[in-house]
Amino acid sequence: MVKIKLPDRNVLEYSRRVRPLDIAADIGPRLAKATIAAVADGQLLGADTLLPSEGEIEFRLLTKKDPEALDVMRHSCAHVMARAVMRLFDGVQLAFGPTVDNGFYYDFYCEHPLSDADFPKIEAEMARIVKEDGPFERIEEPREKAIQLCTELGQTLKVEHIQEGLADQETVSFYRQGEFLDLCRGPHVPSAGAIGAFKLLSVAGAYWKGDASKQQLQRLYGTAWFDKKDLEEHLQRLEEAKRRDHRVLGKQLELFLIDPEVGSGLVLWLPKGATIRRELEGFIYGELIKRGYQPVYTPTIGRVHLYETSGHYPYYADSQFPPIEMSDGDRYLLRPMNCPHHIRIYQSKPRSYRDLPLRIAELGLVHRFEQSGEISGMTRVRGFTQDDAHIFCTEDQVADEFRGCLDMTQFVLSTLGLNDYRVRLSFRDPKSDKYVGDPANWDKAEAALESVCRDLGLPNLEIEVGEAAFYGPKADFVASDCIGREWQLGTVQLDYNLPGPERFNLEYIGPDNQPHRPVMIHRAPFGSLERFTGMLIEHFAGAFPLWLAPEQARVVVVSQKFEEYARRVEQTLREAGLRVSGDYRPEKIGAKIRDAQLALVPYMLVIGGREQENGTVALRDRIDGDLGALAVQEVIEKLKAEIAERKTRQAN
RNA sequence: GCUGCUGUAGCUCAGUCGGUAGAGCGCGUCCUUGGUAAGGACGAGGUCAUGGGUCCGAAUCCCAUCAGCAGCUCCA
Repeated sequence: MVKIKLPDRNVLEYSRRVRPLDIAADIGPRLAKATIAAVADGQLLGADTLLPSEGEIEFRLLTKKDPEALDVMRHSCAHVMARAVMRLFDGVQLAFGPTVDNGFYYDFYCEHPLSDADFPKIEAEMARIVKEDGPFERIEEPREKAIQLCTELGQTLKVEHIQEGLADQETVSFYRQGEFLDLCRGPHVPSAGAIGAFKLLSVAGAYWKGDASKQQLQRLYGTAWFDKKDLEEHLQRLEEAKRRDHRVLGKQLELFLIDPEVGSGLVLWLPKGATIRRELEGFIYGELIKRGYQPVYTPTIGRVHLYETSGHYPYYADSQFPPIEMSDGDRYLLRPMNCPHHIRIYQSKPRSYRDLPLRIAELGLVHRFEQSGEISGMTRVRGFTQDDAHIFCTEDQVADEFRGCLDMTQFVLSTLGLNDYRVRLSFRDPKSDKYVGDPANWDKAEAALESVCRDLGLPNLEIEVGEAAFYGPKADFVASDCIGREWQLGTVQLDYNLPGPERFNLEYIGPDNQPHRPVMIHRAPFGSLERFTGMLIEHFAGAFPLWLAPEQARVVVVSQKFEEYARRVEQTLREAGLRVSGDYRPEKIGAKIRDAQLALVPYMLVIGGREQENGTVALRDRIDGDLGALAVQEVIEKLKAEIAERKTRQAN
């Protein structure tokens, strides 16, 4: 006798082994038809999986309305896609076909190089399979039989996987759908007809089991939804992301440039982008100073010996620009990080516990030779400016310093309208021996970091054991932009390595008049100005809030007759510290407004006969439109107030 | 770095079977002087990414290099 406990607290009892589908049918025929899969004691099952005949089971049926069902359906859709590809092309070797956020992919080897030109054909074949509505049948086989089966099917990757990846399994499961048989854990939808609207999105390379030394495969990405409407909304979201792409907007709005003649992954900030950056820098420095950081400036190169001491050279030799060899044999490295320079500042004189915490900050330009395939726009580059600072403090000060870093990050992100972010705490794996420093210090530090995060009531706090750097625990900031995409921004890292005797051997004199070792905190809460600006471009879709806008206001004249007065107005605003330009072309007013609108200028100052006569301007808001006539001084005050407040209005 | 795709005017892109280069926007000049998202006319702009090759002839076909895009792998 098995007791099936349903979510509505009803309990069904069976004396035989039943399938979720049988249970659904006992509840009602409509439910049976709608059932996609089930969850039994937290485990996702196919609708035709036999349940045990004994015990109690917390049981839940999944229909289209349940998010887990969508995942099951996408997995089935991946199978249908693979089946379609096998029907269309010869010699297909199946690898893996899992689901991912919003979709799925399938990796396979196929001699025919797939391109998006093949998509309509594959989609048509998939549609045919869905229409045929063939059932997904689960088959369990002992390992030996399964290996034989896959060998017969010529699926050598699957054979390898059973032999290596599934070596500990007694039996393995297959799913059959017509002529298509695939090694798969499942579950799947009952039949292909349950698959809703789908679309293939892209094709890319992938390696067998993610290992670059192994076989290169082709990966087909697709998305699937129960409703056509959901699919369309998803495709629209992808379009929206494309429209906001900082690489496109950066070119369109003349914010930055990447020139092959200068080098791949090296950003040239154009005047408008540089203006945004200067505002951000001013804002960040202002906060740092308020919070007791001291600015320093240090060079972008240093002697290789310095990086040998830090241990980063030659460990990261592959991802650094090679050293510069001098005629006297000295060698210099383009710095890949700022910490060694800051450490030398710490070491420039004896330090007392009274000096701690010492916080030194620099927007430090560093260079790393990222792999060519890794480079993208402003977000993955070879030269970037970290909003870096190093805090040298005592063990006891770690928690407060960490709290300060979180607090500053929170403040700056919220100023930019990024209120949705999470912190990922990475701790060591106590079983591993790859970590440096005293385990007792680690325990203390990890507990301190966690309690700070709990105190601050951070939502979505995650703790990842085994993800810490070898030299200390760290916290990473992941912010969501206004369309819900996540950006890994910066990091706060405790460091027991660089201050240690093997490295720089840092000291301070304690109250006991004895030398002690400080703890070092590396923190770059926004990562880099390049990456952060790239993210902001996408977050605001190029329409920056007034305080950041490269062009804050544009004077537009109704006719050239009013140019003289308008130029005086423009100059008055400029002298008041506003970034203003004037459009005096012999164009119609509608055209000038349209151009300013498309250039995402926050305010337009429309000037015609009436304004000239009254000494006013007609203010036009990019978002709200015509605000009517105002005295020039009123406009200046209004804009300056909005700037001082660092107000963010609707992102787009 | 690997796999696939792409590279044509400042920008977005078209260019058939290999026969010697096109559009829209932008830009310039002139006309128009206007009231809140496109006034009109004319004009200038290209070593078809770079370097080789095949061919009577290459933007077009082949190879290499560089760069970009989608992924994969890596990331102090």
